[in-house]
Amino acid sequence: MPDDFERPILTVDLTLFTIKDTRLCVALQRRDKPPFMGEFALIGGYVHTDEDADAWATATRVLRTKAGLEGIFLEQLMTFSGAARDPRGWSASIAHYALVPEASLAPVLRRDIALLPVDEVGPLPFDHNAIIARGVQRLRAKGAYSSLPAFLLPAVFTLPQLRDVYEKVMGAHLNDSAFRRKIEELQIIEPVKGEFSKASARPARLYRLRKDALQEFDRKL
Amino acid sequence: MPDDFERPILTVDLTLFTIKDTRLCVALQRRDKPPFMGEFALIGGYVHTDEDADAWATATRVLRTKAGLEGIFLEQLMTFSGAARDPRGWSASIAHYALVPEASLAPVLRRDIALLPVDEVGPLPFDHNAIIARGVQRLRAKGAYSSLPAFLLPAVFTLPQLRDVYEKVMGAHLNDSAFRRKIEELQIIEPVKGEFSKASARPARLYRLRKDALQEFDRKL
DNA sequence: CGAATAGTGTCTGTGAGACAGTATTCT
DNA sequence: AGAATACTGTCTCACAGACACTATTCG
Repeated sequence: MPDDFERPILTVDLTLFTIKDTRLCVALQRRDKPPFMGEFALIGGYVHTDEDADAWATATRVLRTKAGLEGIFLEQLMTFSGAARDPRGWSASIAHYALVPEASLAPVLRRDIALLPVDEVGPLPFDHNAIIARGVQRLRAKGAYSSLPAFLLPAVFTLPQLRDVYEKVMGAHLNDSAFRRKIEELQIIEPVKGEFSKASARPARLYRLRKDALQEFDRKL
Repeated sequence: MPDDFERPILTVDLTLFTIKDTRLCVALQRRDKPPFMGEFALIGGYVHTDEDADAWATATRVLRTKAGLEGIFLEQLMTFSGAARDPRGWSASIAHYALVPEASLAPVLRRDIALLPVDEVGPLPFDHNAIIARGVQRLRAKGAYSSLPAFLLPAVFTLPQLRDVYEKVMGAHLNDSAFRRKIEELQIIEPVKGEFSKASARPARLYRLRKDALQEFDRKL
């Protein structure tokens, strides 16, 4: 199809969330190419039409090659587009968000990646501040009625840890006994043999998610 | 930036919903260009990088020029992409969904547009069936905790009409008195002077939305 | 033993479903 | 008057928050 207008640039940007020092953080990477070379921005890259089957493939490839991460939670957020958002011309960025436990991130933190609390991110290139804001909004909203926040924890965790991460994500205090009741009824998690002695006065039972995939609930937590 | 791969095709596709004969329907338009010329598909078009400020501008332009509609509810759904979804090559479609009252649609139904109940849509070109499925899913989910379904009604409507449209969208029966209580408490609507005699045994009060924009609630309806 | 954190039991208020009952119009 | 639809009032049950209480470990 010969078009009478130039085809746009198509990229994928990733909002990679983790909990660090009890705060919700986003990963930023120093850009190694113009424009904005050397500045911190979201991890992202071009869609390679010759090798990526679709935008999901682009996202996982970028996550693997630029952050050394694989098999973590990843979902499409929304697409940011326009003539003005990128000095190279009309562009669209299919933004995704990813969740990773801090422990999985430690080994790859050499690659010019910094973790910043989401409420302390300064001005970024492109419309990356808007993308992060949307990512946080989605995370908060979806966290209230799904197992989303659990993907910020390691595979095995305690109930207090799970409650903590829900509180971090939702930015609200959760009633302890009510939280336990609901988690119990919703059958999101199952116990693991063994106890958890370190890190608290009384050892806590260990659990894991019953399903690998995201689960959504009817009611709110 | 000279890339070593071809830039993708970028389009916008619209899932235009309305209620017709008490059923949730989607608008399909006969394609006037290849590929799939002459077949019914979602209303859509290329992003014109020389005239559209962003994808939202593309969506409103397509809605105006191909369906003759302006000022109706429109929101981005998600982006469908890949090498295989379009015979012209690697493409991305920024899918949107729009809601329109049937009355507003009547004058523009000459333009090769058909309305099909969402559960009776046959196989469509590209991945348009998947796009519609996603649109319906979003509409149902968001309808449960927002004023979304009201955008399928004319500006002035009765409470029974509002309840009906919520039931259509959510595909579930709603308790009448509970619905009225919640709508009342949420202050979504305000009464309009005048009565509604036609169309029911006892005239019903008329209401309009208190805000033009979409409102989200904490609880479900 | 006391501090600290994990986990349980119980009371109470609120909101939603069910449904009966009242109001208004038409034939 | 009776049918049909709009609207209102009330009962009850379930669930979420509050909070007191018990349990287990450590120093």
